[in-house]
Amino acid sequence: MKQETRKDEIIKTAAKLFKNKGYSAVTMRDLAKAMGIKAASLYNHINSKQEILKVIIISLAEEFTEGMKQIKASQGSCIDKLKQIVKLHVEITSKNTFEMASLNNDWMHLEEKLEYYLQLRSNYEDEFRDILQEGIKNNEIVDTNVDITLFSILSTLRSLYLWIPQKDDLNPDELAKNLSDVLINGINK
Amino acid sequence: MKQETRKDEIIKTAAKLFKNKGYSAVTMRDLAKAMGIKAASLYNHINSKQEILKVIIISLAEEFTEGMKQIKASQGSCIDKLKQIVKLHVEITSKNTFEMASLNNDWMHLEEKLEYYLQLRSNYEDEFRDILQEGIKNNEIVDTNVDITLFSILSTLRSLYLWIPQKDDLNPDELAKNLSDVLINGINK
DNA sequence: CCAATAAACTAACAATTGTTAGTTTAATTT
DNA sequence: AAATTAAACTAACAATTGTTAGTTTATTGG
Repeated sequence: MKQETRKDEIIKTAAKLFKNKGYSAVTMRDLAKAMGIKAASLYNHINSKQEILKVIIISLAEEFTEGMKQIKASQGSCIDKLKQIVKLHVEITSKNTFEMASLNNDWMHLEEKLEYYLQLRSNYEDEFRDILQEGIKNNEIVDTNVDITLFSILSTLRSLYLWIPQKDDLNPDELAKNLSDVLINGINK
Repeated sequence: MKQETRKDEIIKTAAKLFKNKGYSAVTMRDLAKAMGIKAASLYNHINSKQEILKVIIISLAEEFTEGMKQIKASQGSCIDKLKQIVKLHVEITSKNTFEMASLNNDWMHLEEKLEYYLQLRSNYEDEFRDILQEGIKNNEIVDTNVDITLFSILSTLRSLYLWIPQKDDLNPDELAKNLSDVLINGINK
């Protein structure tokens, strides 16, 4: 476990502020105040405001990409892979609630890395859709509109960052299990 | 049908810009350029940037509140009420995709009206939860964690604004039906 | 103890922000 | 034709923005 640098602290603090007000509404002076230093001092550690956003978003996006790659390579049924995806989201989100807010809401303010980010996201969605589609082919998953299903599940998973911090008593494994239940089996009795 | 004033046009255009970049990142000069006029001219029609956001968000929030009131007063099973809620979201979102983005992402920049908005939202969630809870009591709905269920359904409904504009061929009634299906019955075969 | 490094500081910059004041132009009403 | 109104304009403001330059202070390794 690498020890945390000052730069890491700044990025973590920035993510916290970004979650509350969004990237654009947070000034370098806000960030400096939250760190207990002056704005100019931030630049001993980071190159620009942009860079902070880039680090937050891209590292998370790559973590999801890597997770999906593992799941795709795994054996097991499609329903099983789906459960793994839910678990992936719950785990990453539990450890990065603030950062997930930026991933969801501030990605459009990426500049040079915007295209790369969109590529990662698009690929992720494609692989997710493939899993659902194979599930339908295998008669594991009911044959409704795939895009609606994908949209619905992804919406829930992407909103986890809003919900997890409210329940700090929460066991990630249990949440993943309950969530998979609701998403896969619905609520009908 | 009241005819559209210049103020309405400005607000509609603002909502469009807010959806793409968020409230804070859109300047009055951006908005003016999109309207084909100079920034100062906007102030012949509106009082402040704040006011634009307030109009967009509060009117929508009140529309949801009114819709929920109707549903609550209606007869029928809880599953039926749930379907009505889905329909309510699909209908409002179809007609207000840009505005829904602000409702979801820019509410924290409300100032005087922030508290009022939070009150409306909190009441809405409470009434939604009540319906789910009664469904469980009546054996209509499976007895899992109510909060997870509420969170999951609401996440999907709140994300509709991202999804609906992509599918402009879309029939709102059909989407509502398909979506109810996925949310209520899940995807398991 | 000295040198080097890390990390803070003050002061300032050029650009951009929301907004106001006062004026001009075009359309509508009297 | 004159008067009123709606809606644009130019010019400017005070505050805030991200960032740079140059300097001081504290900590660490030789």
